[in-house]
Amino acid sequence: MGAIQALRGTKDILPEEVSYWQLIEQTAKEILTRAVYQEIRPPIFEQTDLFARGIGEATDIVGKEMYTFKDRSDRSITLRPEGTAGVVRSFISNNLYAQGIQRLWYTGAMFRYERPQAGRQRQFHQIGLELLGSGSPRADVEAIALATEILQTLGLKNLQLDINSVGRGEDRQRYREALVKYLEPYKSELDKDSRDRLTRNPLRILDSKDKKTQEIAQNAPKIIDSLSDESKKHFDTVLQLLTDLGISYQIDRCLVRGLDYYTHTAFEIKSADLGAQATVCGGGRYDGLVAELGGPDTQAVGWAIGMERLVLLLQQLQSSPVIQPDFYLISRGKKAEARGLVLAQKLRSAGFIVELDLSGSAFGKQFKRGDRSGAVACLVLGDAEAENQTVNLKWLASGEQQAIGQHDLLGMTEELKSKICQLRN
RNA sequence: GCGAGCGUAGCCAAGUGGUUAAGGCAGUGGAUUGUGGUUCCACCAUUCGCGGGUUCGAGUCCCGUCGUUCGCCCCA
Repeated sequence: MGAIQALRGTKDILPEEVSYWQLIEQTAKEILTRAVYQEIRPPIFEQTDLFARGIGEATDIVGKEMYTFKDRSDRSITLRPEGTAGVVRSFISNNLYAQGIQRLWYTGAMFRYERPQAGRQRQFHQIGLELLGSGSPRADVEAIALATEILQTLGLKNLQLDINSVGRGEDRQRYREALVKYLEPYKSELDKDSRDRLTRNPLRILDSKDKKTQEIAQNAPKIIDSLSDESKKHFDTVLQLLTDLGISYQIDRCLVRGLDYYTHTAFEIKSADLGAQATVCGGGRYDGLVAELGGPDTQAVGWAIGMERLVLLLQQLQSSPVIQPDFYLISRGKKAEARGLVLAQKLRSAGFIVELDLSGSAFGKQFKRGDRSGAVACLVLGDAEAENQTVNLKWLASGEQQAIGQHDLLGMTEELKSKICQLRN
């Protein structure tokens, strides 16, 4: 058959699932707005070079996961694999730095060519936050606190905040040398991927899940020892402020994130209720990125939350809210059906949720559907009602019904609302 | 990119090489041509993701392909 399937790693988010997405978006927006963050919407594709320079040529994302193609004018274009680079580019392009500290958030689709798995797709979605223009540890903590608040407000449990400091560029360089020097003699004992990383991206070896490599990494020099006093102080202050806020954390000396731009603070929030892809939120400080991309020296922090993973967790927690109408409008006969449509529209304008039965089938069938719809009451319009301008209002729970003038019904909205509200509880 | 499992209706599924592809939920129509929540009846897969092969015979075995799940890798 010729039916077209959705591409691998993409999926349709159907109405039942959309309600979770809306809940997340709404919650995040409220919380971020209270902290005076504003939404920004950069394009979904950019020059390939932006990501290559921003994320780092040596990273897996740039090396093998980007959706890159030539457009009709032979420009190299890439679908954004993450949100930060685009926001930073926009920050520079629009001279936003001239207006002081920028508190920004975004949401939307990201694209990475990876093998799909639970909580991982090729088109996936993030909500992200970027706080540009402050190097204060309070900025790090504000960002982390907001992520935590969003996740908590959504009711998530079993979360853990892992945090580490990867220092500044110079610290990292120094550490990188020390690490390579330590690992070099063990080269033959490392797993294959780690051997490859030794020259390309040695810090990531610390993350390896290979048992032997982990053993070796155990005694490797720690990044903390390569940190400058200033970096150490920054990290200690961040930890202190987290404690002041009552946010618990776990220091993870091996936490090294896969994007090159991180400096100082790096953190991840993981859930125990997901599979292998357990990180719900990841982020950190990126003091060098704005300058790297051609902007003025600007210190910044940010994070991104994975929407799909959050939806997965929310689905474990609560069933999807279903829209239940206040009124289910039943009509039969040409005149009544026409009148019913008008009445439904008027009731909706008055703030009621009204489902209109379009079937034209027998009253009995329409009532059955009305009952299943979860409506509080049915409104019945037949030939008789159409003739004398009334409507039959039947409360489904009690079965009692009364004939009301169509005009009168619209005049008693407050009364109806409070009755519906009362019957719902 | 690598390894393993899975793929029967909108959903949950039975089916283990023998010909009419169980059953349940949902849906539609009727019993009930103006009154629901129970019940009863009928309808709802010329076909088992797709393509090819083995066989007298394939949903069942083989190969390929697509999708999916779990893990590696990576990350949100």
